[in-house]
Amino acid sequence: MGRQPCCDKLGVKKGPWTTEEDKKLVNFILNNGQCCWRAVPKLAGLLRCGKSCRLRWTNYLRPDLKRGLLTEDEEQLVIDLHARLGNRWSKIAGRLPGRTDNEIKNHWNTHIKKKLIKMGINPATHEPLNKPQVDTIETTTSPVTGGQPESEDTRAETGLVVDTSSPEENSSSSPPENCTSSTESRSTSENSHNEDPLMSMVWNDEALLDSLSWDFPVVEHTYDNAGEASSAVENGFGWLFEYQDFGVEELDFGFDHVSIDMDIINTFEMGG
DNA sequence: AAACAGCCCAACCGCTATCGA
DNA sequence: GTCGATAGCGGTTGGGCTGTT
Repeated sequence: MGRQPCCDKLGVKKGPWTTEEDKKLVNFILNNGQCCWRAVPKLAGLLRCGKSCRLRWTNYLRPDLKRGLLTEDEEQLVIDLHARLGNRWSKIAGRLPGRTDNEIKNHWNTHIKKKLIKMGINPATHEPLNKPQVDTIETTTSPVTGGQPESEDTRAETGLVVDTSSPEENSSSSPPENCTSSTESRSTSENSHNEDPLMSMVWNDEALLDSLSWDFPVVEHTYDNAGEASSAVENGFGWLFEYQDFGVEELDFGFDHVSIDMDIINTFEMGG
């Protein structure tokens, strides 16, 4: 039997989005909020399926998105989180404000994976590539293979050892000081996360800790609604300026309007 | 300058989780 | 408890871009 694909209807457009479509979608969501995605295309006057609209919004049009390459800090954070969470990109993305799961996934597959391989690390297991495969049981339960995330205990047992002193790597990508092995960053993260704002945010994240059932003290988010809002506005203006391509002035929101709509956006971000 | 190869990323596909009737 | 609808997630793909020969 199976469910009907959502995009197989006649007249439903696929492929790259046009600026006109973007404009319609942004307009609609800023004015009406994210309601049921299935209804969005119809209400917004788009010949797209709701799924496509949601993807376009979350991956490209959201005002709080950061654009551009991941910073080295962010990259290191992704590596660290991947070691813990596996290919759960949405969870990882949740720890990097302004980044999408798709973006991180792409970055992982195109940059980080190669980087790790070059460093002699298996990107799937975060273990040295030359390590004999005696731990089959562990690998079969690794996050990458669809199993549960490795527990901290398991991680500690596997004891990742990564040679980051490779001159090749150092010359090619100039890793920052904190670009140490996953093991190192993990083993020291409890001490060092106070220094790294990104790591600090991650380590302080209640949800992450809950999901992993780690035995760490639970601290509240280091960024609150106001932080979110300011970040959204910060990035929001840049984002708005990007819309000059199709004439931001044509949109139904001006900056005054945006200041109101940012509340809506923040509500979205808070899951409202 | 043209051809080719590799890279990058937006978008799609299919599956699972969740929720309500 | 079951079933269908919907949202969300992760894997994959295709086309444009960039670098190399």
